[in-house]
Amino acid sequence: MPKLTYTTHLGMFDILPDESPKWRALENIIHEEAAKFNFEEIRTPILEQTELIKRGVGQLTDIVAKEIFAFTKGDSNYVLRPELTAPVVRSFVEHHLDQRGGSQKLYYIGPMFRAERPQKGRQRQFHQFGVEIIGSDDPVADVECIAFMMQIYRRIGIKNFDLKINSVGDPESREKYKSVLRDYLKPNFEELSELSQKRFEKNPMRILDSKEPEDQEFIKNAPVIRDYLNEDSSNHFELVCEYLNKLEIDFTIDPLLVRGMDYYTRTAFELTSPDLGSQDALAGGGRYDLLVEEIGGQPTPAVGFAAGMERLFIACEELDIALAPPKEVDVYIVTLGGAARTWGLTTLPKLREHGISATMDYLGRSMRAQMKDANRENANYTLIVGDNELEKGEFTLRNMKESEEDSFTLDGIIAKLA
RNA sequence: GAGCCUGUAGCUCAGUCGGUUAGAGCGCUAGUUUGUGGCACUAGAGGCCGUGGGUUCGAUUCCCAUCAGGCUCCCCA
Repeated sequence: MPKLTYTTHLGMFDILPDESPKWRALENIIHEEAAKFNFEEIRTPILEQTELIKRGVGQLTDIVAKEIFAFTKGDSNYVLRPELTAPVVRSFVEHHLDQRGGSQKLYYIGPMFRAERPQKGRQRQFHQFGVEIIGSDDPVADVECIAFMMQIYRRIGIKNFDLKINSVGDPESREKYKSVLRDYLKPNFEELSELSQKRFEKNPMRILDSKEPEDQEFIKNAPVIRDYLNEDSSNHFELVCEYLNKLEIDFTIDPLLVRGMDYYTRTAFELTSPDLGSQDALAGGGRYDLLVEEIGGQPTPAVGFAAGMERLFIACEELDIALAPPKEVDVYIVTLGGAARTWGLTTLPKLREHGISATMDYLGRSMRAQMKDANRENANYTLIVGDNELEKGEFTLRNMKESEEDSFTLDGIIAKLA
């Protein structure tokens, strides 16, 4: 390969013209479905204060410990956002969105950045869409959030997935459970994996998430958090499950589901797909009732999820789902000679004015080459203009799909195609 | 941070058991039709065979290093 001087950074990708239609198609679906759910879009800066992410996501998480892109400029510490829950909550607090009344039903689409080793389904710049419902502790909010997530995949036609849910409890339940879990693991502490040993004190629940073979035996028989939930959290979880059943959303309760961010409380859920390979999470989320206060707002319950767009595309490819139709243009004006070329250039806006997409050759090519180009551009019609047509005021309109052509005045063509 | 794998035309890949001008398919340009696309045929453009060093009379081919990329672990979307 001839050496390129400038390339994208590792794990970062251009979305090229052949790819961009499917991105737009997905974005359109998200916007449309969000509108049906009455979610409102929020857009926040790519850069946030480093401290926000550290506080919001958690100092001990892998994301903060080793995956953030951060730099200092002047007196400010900047970080490329690794996720959007903390920034959205920051915005909610900063702009007093609670004053709009009710609960805020927000959604977002955009790029995130994590400094990980890239692999299939994992890039350094990647894209998520997601929802944050801030201001409600009702299980209805949890379930609407999940329902929205599922609706996106249902509409696209991805059906082959597994929705897992769990409750990670409220602080009171969790402290109780953590000590039970430590007591359970303690006799075998030395046999746990190195990583699990590190997590034992500060975050023993993450041990449940371990994939280390030596941990599995202990995880299998570990006490289950559901048995230690207090009444409120237990009722909350029961209701979430009940509502999901009522909505006929299939799920499995996974007592080992523990999510990576520190801010989760009560409901946690994850959508995985067997079509993705190693990085199999399509989307994940949960409730974070303490985060708003942590970031400096009034105590405010909230729930949300984030979904990976690249991973959704991988699943689409595996399932042969085309999100966007092939490109096409209504009219390609083929010109012969200088007068015709000028006519073509001035006719383009007249067609476009009537909502007809139109283009022509920019390279002064032969008619044959223009026809080939029209074919490549997937033109529905070619409008062929030479001296004959200019004289008569009637132009040849060729239907490229049917391979038939006829003569029309320009008004006739516009009437036919508009 | 660790493991495995790969670097030959725009893309996907052959190939040289080390030896004069490095190949295919697709794509691109043009022609066969100086007013007509998709099919076909013909021609053309496009590669210091990732980079540096070593072995050798000779390296794209062997060895070492380096850079880049991919997959996997970890973790997450």
